Amino acid sequence: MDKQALFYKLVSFTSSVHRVTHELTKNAKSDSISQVQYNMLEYIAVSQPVTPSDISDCQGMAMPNTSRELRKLSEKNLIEKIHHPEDRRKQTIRLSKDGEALMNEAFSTIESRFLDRIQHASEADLEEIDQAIETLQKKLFY
Amino acid sequence: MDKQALFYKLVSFTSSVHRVTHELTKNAKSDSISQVQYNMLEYIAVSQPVTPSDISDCQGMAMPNTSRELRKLSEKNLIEKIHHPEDRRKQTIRLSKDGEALMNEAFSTIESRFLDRIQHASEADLEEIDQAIETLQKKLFY
DNA sequence: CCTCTTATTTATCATTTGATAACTAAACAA
DNA sequence: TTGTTTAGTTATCAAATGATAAATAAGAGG
Repeated sequence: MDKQALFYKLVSFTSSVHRVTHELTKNAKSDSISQVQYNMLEYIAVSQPVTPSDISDCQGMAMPNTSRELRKLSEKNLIEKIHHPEDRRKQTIRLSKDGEALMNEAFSTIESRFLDRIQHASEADLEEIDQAIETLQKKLFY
Repeated sequence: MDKQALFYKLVSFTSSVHRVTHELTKNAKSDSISQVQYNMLEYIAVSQPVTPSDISDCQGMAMPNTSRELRKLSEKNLIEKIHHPEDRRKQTIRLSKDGEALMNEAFSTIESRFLDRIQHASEADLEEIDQAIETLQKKLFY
């Protein structure tokens, strides 16, 4: 297998993934939050409970900026900060009811666009897509 | 096939793709250009020749902002603007020599990180990855 | 020619994002 | 106790990004 050819295929593929993700998600998020705030909420939604440090690491943001954006999200009542009982320096971040609602709304918009996109796919196509995702997730995007 | 389950798989998958892409590309770009400028150059590199409108559409930026960033790239001698001979409103954007060099450098950094990532993959794994990319590109991320 | 549309630019502004230094408070270790 | 490390905050600043209005300039269709 020509690894360099595979690399170019990957570049083109990731660019497609980014483009399609953008099409599926554009305007799906509420106007009341910024893109970075949405990314944080998505990460929290999928991985909660998390700490500010987790968010900082995974989203590649500096702690002071993470802290500032968490404060804004908290002021908008989208997340809750809970002090860790054993180590009171640490915090646990969770979506609030409002935060859950906001993310559910966004996800359902994105999901319906996704369903549009695969509406012409046959059952066999869907199986193939499912398998391909599984393979790449395991062997390349781990 | 449960389409909702497939959707959740997709969400998790795209998030992995974004994370890994970020790992592969972080600090690969020259410090002399911004992230948006890098994205534009990458798109130009892969799709050239393109017009400012193409860039605007594909990168989801408003035309005035595209125009501004193209001017900056042009001032840095990374791209060339050529007026279309038939319709002189239109322009053709290409990477300049310097632009090619800058992108080749970035790509080679990214490629070597990619090779690291797949160094333990067997020949069969690579074939599988290749096939999976092909499938998804054709059936989902078109 | 005149009007309309298309492609791009210029100018301006608000907001977001990223970076850094200095700080608080709690745990931890000697 | 004292000094050190860890987790997070506050304040501040510069730069990047995004949005909008208004202009230019060339093609297209009557």
